[in-house]
Amino acid sequence: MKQLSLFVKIVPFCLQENQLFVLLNNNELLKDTITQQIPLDEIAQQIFTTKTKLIYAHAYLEQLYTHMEDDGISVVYFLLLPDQPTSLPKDFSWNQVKNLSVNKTDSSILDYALQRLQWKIEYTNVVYSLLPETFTLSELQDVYATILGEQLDKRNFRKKILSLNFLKATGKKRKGISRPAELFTFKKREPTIIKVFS
Amino acid sequence: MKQLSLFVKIVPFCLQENQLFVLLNNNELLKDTITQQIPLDEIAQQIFTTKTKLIYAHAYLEQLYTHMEDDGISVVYFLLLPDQPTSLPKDFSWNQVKNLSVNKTDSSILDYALQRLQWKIEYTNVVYSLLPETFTLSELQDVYATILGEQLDKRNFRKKILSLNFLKATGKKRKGISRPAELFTFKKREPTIIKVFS
DNA sequence: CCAAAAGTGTTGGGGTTACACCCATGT
DNA sequence: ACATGGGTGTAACCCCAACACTTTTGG
Repeated sequence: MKQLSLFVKIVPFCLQENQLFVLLNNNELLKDTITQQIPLDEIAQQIFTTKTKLIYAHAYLEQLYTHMEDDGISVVYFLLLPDQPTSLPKDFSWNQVKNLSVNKTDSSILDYALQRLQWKIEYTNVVYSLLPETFTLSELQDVYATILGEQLDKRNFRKKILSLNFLKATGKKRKGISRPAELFTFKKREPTIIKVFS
Repeated sequence: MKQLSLFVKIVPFCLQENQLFVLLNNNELLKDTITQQIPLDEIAQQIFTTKTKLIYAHAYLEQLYTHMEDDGISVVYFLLLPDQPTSLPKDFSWNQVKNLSVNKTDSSILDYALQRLQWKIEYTNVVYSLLPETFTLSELQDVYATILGEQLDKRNFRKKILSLNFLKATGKKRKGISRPAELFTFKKREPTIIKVFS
């Protein structure tokens, strides 16, 4: 029989204006063949960097699952990025996850990736990868609300997040149209298991 | 470069006398190459059945993760079985998970598989795959205690389990050395998400 | 002074934990 | 009658959810 091909497929997520976006290549998930015998995480990072020419310091990469597709086996990863870079190679575009029309395989991968992301932010600190260096508690709350797709109570959110003790107040303020907000950073930008919600 | 090989590796768990066992082949995890273009779950099932000649009605199979090994890429599964069959093909043996000496790769796979199993029984009903058709609540409690590696309070365990409403009393009793115990079955032997422990 | 978003406490209910004795059977 | 494991209830506590007003700034 014909030799099976082996791919890594990547679901790159980011947030912009309280909407979840995914990076697509020609309206499909980013995908490339595996050719080197190095850890799969490294292969996934290489493929992303090579194809998109984008470099991030604190992106979060996680393997989702592996499955048989029409043209071979794909090891699927999702990737969390802190912002939408302005310049992208040809054929790449950020797409709002809601109302997305992609092929059936990629669509079910996206559904699952979103579910895993929802689970993940509820018991780890990996949201750090979706946020800039400093941010306000309201911004952080918006990130959670966007990903979970539900409203969150401001007071309860603050109590919970601060009690988990993985944020650090900077003492600086974000000025805006209204009362300035305290700016926070993450104590550590490394994946840590921490029960965020019940 | 040389074409990478593709494997499925399986971690078959079962319980016997309140101890967790794993099935090994020549002191290594069961492993075989992927040759057909069918869903990976089916490949894993086929490999298990072909190699061990064992057939189960309600085994639970779940993909763990995929990683690069020395001789190629392995897609790793764990499998939950209801008992230790008496006759096994040559070179297969059940080994107690505690105090196991296997190679480093398999050892870390086993650690992770156990952790996933611990998580899994806390929010799903998949323990059904480790139990016979009928069982007492004490037996079920022993299964949880064994996998989680901790004692559980009898009254609280019963309240919790019964409130989840996935068991059905049969009305029959298990006779033994002492007072007969009510026998239960699972309403459904299909994976269902249900928060079992906090 | 008005608009806008930041920031802050309390209370009630639900769920979890801790805990000890009686019951049904076999020997 | 005794040994063995089966079976049962309650009280304290903690955590979570619900909820509204004051504060600080810019315009």
